[in-house]
Amino acid sequence: MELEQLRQLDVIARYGTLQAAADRLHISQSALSRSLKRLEDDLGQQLFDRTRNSLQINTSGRLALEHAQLILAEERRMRDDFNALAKRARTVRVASIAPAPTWRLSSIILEQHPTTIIEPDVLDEAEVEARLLNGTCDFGVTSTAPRIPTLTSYELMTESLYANVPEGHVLYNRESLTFAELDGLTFLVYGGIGFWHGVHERMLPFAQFVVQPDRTIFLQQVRTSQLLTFTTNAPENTSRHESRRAIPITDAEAHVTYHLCMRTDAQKHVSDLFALVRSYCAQQ
Amino acid sequence: MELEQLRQLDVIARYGTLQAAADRLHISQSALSRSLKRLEDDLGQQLFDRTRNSLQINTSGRLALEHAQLILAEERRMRDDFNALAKRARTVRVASIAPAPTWRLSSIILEQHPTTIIEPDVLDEAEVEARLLNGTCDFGVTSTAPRIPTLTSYELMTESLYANVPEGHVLYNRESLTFAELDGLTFLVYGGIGFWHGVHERMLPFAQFVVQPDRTIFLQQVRTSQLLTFTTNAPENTSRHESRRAIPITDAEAHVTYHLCMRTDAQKHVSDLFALVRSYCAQQ
DNA sequence: AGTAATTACGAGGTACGTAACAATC
DNA sequence: GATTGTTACGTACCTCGTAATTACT
Repeated sequence: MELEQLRQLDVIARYGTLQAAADRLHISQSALSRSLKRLEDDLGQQLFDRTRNSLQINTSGRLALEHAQLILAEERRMRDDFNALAKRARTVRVASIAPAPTWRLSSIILEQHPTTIIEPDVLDEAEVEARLLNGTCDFGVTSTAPRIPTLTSYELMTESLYANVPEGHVLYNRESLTFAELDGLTFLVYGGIGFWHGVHERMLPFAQFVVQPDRTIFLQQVRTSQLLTFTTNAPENTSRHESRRAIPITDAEAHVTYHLCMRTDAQKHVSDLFALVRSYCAQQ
Repeated sequence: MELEQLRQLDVIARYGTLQAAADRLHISQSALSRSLKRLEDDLGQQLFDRTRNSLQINTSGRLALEHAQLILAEERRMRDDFNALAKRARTVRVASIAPAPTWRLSSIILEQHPTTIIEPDVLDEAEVEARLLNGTCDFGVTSTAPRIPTLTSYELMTESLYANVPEGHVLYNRESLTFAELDGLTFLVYGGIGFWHGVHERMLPFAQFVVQPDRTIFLQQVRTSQLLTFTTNAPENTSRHESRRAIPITDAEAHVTYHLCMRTDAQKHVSDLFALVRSYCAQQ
């Protein structure tokens, strides 16, 4: 007895005739007839009553069908589990304190493994560490190397904040700026910038922030509005625009070094990616 | 994915090496190696971690194994059910008011269908009818044709009672006897004779009966003891013996006509046997 | 050396499709 | 006459076993 025969039994029972079932199964009617006969021989019972040109499921057939459906349902569950497992194996969950490192990770990983699914989450530093420890993410990105022995880390990249000044603005021609000079002004900011929100609030206590949570809309507004905004030196950051100048901010708080973190006991495909990204960074 | 692969997975997991599992499965190691690889390809996951010459089941493998065992357990239940069904199809349950008709049925049926299992039960007439009606037996044997439309019947055979008189007994040379002449004497009787017990008690109210429930022991005693006993003209009745004479009893109560009964809606294999026995009787 | 898994190659068996047949609607 | 299931026949594919290869103990 094989699963294929049980799948066929199920289809025959549902379609009523061998012809219809064979069409559905993409095999010839005769092949299906023989396959059914083999199943019946194997079970030692006719599963269908035959009149010269028709089949009618009988008591034995219904019994077989019941069992077959239990078995096929379990097979389905097995396949579902494995599909989930396969998807899980292709998915890298990243918890980061800012979006730029997740963009960097994506570009590096997808270059080598284009089918990988990257699931980024921007959270605060404590939550990033918590997710790493409880296994709900594969990679974490923090601003300082964690001192916990169960976590490994290295420096992933640095990011520097720039004021993104529209043409015609009074600050447009400056070569550099400080937070002190920017405080009290009004800024358009993207909502998903993670720890940078804290930097803004700490360093620009009197500034006004117009927060746009949608990245796409934010980028459109950068092009069209005259509000001051921020950008960074991350190459994946698309908030620069020809109508604006990105002016570096000189304060130490405008610079951050990101650390890529992983559990020491991570699964192989995760630690492989961890090493891949490290070797890529070392080249730069 | 096929059941054979799951059976193999189970054996590989239990035996630890392909070689041992292959020996157990009576296939070559290479065939098993390829079959396992096909399963892994189908599921999209390695089920075993490989070091060049060893297998070690991994997380995916254990997941697969869990499902496989559920499926194989259900397959086992299915086979058990069908084995029971097959046995049931080969079994004819007969409820009879006396043993002789069941012997006759056995000899007729087994001649044509030697693999048939005949399960006789000797009961009183009411119970025989009840079993027929509630489906707990396939054939019934009664002394009168039932008048119920859901039951069909025909005359199966007649049986006549004989006194089985030991050599030297005062009745040994008689050509015939009546119950009245036998009353008050002591008889050795087999316990499983059904309605004949009632005949004895009704027709021989003052006789003594030594009842032997075991047929084999009874037959031995017939040969060795000097007690009067009974026998009948049924050819399958082996209680005749050269040291005794079977003397006919002339009373009407010493003769019975058995009727073979079956449900009108009996299954095909039952009604086929019913017809077979009838045609056999008609020849005689 | 011995054991174990993978890979190459040739062979055999099995199940397939086509087609002819039989029977029913 | 159209549809349905069974049977016969030739073929193609698929899986098997043997044997060579590689690696680990």
